[in-house]
Amino acid sequence: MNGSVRVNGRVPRYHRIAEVLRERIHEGELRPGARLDNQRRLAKSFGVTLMTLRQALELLEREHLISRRHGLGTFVAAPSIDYDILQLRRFAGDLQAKGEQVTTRLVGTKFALADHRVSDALGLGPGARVLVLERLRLVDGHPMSLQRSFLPAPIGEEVVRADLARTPLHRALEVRLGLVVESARETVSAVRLERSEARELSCRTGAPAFESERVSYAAGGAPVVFDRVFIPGDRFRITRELHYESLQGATS
Amino acid sequence: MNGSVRVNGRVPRYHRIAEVLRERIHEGELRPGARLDNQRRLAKSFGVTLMTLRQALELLEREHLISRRHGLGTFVAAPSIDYDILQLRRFAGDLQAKGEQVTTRLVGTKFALADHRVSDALGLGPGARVLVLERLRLVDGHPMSLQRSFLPAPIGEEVVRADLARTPLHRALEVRLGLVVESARETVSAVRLERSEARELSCRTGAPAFESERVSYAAGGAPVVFDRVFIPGDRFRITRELHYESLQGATS
DNA sequence: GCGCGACGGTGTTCTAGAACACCAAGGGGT
DNA sequence: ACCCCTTGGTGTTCTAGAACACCGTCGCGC
Repeated sequence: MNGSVRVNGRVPRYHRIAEVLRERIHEGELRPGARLDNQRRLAKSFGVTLMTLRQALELLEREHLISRRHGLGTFVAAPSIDYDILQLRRFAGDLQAKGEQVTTRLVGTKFALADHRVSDALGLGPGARVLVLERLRLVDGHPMSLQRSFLPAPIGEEVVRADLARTPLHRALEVRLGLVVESARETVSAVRLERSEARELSCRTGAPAFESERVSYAAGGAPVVFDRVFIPGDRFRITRELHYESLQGATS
Repeated sequence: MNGSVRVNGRVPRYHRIAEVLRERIHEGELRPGARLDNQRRLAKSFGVTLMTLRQALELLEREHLISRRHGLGTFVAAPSIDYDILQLRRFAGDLQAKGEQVTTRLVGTKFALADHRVSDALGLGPGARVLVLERLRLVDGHPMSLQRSFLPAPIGEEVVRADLARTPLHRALEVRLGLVVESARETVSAVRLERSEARELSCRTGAPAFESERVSYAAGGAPVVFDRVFIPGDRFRITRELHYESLQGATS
């Protein structure tokens, strides 16, 4: 979430200020709906100019942590809520461009220790070993999305024997292990690209992007793979073609 | 797209500057990938301070029209490309919250003249009459999305006889006209809320939001309804549950 | 031939202050 | 009772300039 890793170690003042305010909000010192002190006083209390303070607020507003209202004040935003969208399928990572050449490049495969998010999602203990697959989707040779897939080590060891540069992952899972993905859970959010992802996607560090995190489950309900996909927000608009073979509880 | 309608008619300098640059880009005077003049010179040429110019660039960067690179320059971004996402279904407007109460409020129905986008989408002549349905989706009583549906007048006149406050639109279409939506095309983008939408959704004017525009087609391929849905970007994250009854050409 | 450090160009952060725009509420006039 | 308009508080826009950080490249030294 922090986004900008500085090479020089020097963090702009307004980032630090934003960090402090962020903490006050998360710690509950400032409750949702509460009004912050006014900008001039805040600026003075941080020993900084109004303009500088405003840059900090700008950051927080973009993160939807606060909401500024001309003539009224600055307020802590309502907490985030997750909403389900009915009947949505494969959002990211599985893209098809109109008429253009879509290719997948296997950037790398390695075994590593799972971080919290990954091991939670896969139902593994903390620090479990996982196979990490990094793939780049290219459209017309231009990078379009970066997909990192994490598989539990036992599954990974079998899968990695396949020629993953040529074989789609789901195919390798099916052929080698008889695993068919039956359901999945995905979370889509907007993030800023870190240095490493930005480099792969040839974007600026900190560029806005969609991040899709997906856990896929096999028939028995066992988690098979955790995917994290980044799609730079620039130069992309999303259009979709929908076909309703059977439209169930539609509220439209 | 302009976003902020000023009551006072006074438009901030940096908005005007952004507008000028926007035009230069759209007119092709500045081609994608081209480097803009440097900030100091641009500022001078607009007779404005560096800080002010930067605010204009900030706007353009958020619109993904330009890309600033520290130490390198400011560049015109690559043109937007539409990408299809395979197998995606009902994104917006058809939402389901975990455990919370989802209700729909019919805000209003009226006949009006279609704007360009609407008449194009529905394959009508310019300035054709359409029925406009405005509905608000509420979660736990809090507004979550605003949906405006546009139907060609002939269809609208039939549909409007139903008790739309209680009957889902797709139901009215099926019962009264035998129309079943078979396919649709949807475009999702990020926009800033205009005054009217913001008011309905009780957000700030200019707040960031998803905008989903969808054309739905009946079995014969005739366009039936054009939907435009706004979902404020704040306090929402999207999670999805997927079930693959038959997974076809998956590239994963 | 190769590495590395200085340099020029470019974006970024920050100051100190002034003037303006927006909003809610209170006070006065009708 | 009602409406308007003034007033105080708050966010917003803008100035003029200084110092800093990042990037590619060129040239020096090995």
